Amino acid sequence: MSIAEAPGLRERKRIATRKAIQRAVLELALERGLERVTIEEISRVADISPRTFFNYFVSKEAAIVGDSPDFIDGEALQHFVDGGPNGDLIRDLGYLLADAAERASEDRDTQIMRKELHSKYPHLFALRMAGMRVFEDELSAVVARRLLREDAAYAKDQATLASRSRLVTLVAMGALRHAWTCWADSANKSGEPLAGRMRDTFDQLESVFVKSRQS
Amino acid sequence: MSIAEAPGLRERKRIATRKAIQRAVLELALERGLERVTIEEISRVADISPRTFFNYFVSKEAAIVGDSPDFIDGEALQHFVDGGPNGDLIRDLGYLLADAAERASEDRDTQIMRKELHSKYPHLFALRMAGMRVFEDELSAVVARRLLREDAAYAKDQATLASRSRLVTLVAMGALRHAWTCWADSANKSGEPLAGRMRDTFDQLESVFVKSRQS
DNA sequence: GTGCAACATTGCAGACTATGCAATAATTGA
DNA sequence: TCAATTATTGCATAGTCTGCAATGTTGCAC
Repeated sequence: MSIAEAPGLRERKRIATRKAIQRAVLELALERGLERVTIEEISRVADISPRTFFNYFVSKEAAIVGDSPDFIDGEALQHFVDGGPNGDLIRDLGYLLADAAERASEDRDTQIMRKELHSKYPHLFALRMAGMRVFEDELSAVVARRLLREDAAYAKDQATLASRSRLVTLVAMGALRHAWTCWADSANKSGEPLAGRMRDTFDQLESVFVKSRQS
Repeated sequence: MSIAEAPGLRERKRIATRKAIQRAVLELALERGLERVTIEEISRVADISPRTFFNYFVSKEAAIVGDSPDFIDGEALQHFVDGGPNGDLIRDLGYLLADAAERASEDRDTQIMRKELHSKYPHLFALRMAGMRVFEDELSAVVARRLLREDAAYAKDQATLASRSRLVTLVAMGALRHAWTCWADSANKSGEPLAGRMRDTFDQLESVFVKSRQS
């Protein structure tokens, strides 16, 4: 929306190259194991020079883990800021994330290959989380907007607002990890939707917190 | 306790070398920036051969981020499993972690240098989180023990128990991240204790979850 | 469509990382 | 003291990653 209507040749080529590299590295890594894949091979398969590889990714691993999600916008975001689908902060945040996950679709194959590699090499998974830092910051800002809506008193204390938003965000990221691992561990019936898992996880989250108090 | 009463010369040397390397890399990285430090220099300062460096750490970064915490045991653990200090699952878990943080003391300097580097190079911080995987698994097992105590019905459904434990653990790790960043961002009055921050964070956590429901 | 500015790709050189292997040295325990 | 075990080291080698300068492509104004 906010960006280019017509991407233009240059941009289209760039995206194509990026995808070609990602495909290449995923296929090779699945076929013969991550450590037995070299940049040279990847480049050969993706039909670029080794030097070009590094114009796109800083490492093999970076090419595998995939890009961090785009910034969330649109009406789901506004809905969240205005008091979310359920009126429960964390859960609403989870639903917002699930929503974003549904939207951000890649090739089904790419997604599945990635998933496979993630459960085979857990450190990749960790790397992926590591790469979400900027996304986390964006999310944190969104949470801050909602908190401010819920309680205008936060306006007087920016530090507390920031801290609180970040706490909520990081807890949500923890839940997100849970959803991911559940999804990755689940039998590979191709259909299994990630977004559904996410909603499940965030629903459970509520009961985890409430339960101990009741008993 | 369970391990060696008297470490023996070999073991003591090993630990000394390990610390020497960590000191060396921390000092050098602070002094001239992470990317301008080579293994060769580190080895020179730590007084070992470059080859030996790799017998201790797989990379510069690994030497910087420090070891992941030892397994938690002792009476605090038992107390947690039996219904924890407050009777609130997540909060109790936080207190358990804070407890462990208090115990696991390193040189004050080392700790401060690490902290400095962590805020200077956020990807190191992420790396540290990534290195906590096995610790997370241990923690998850501990949480499972407590859940089973609270509700014996879990015994019938190991899958749910495992999933639930993992969810709680990952959420707690999120909160832990929050505590860490607060601590790292705080002005460097040397005294500021990490454990205190952790307890703060986990106390807030409760209100985050409850608040939205009340309003 | 010509031409120029902006950007992308490539090859090459060079520094650094990382691992296997075999020789050497230190520690352990009997 | 001796043999077993474990640690350190140097060397060789494969691979990663970056800067730079040359060459190719695309975008855009005219």
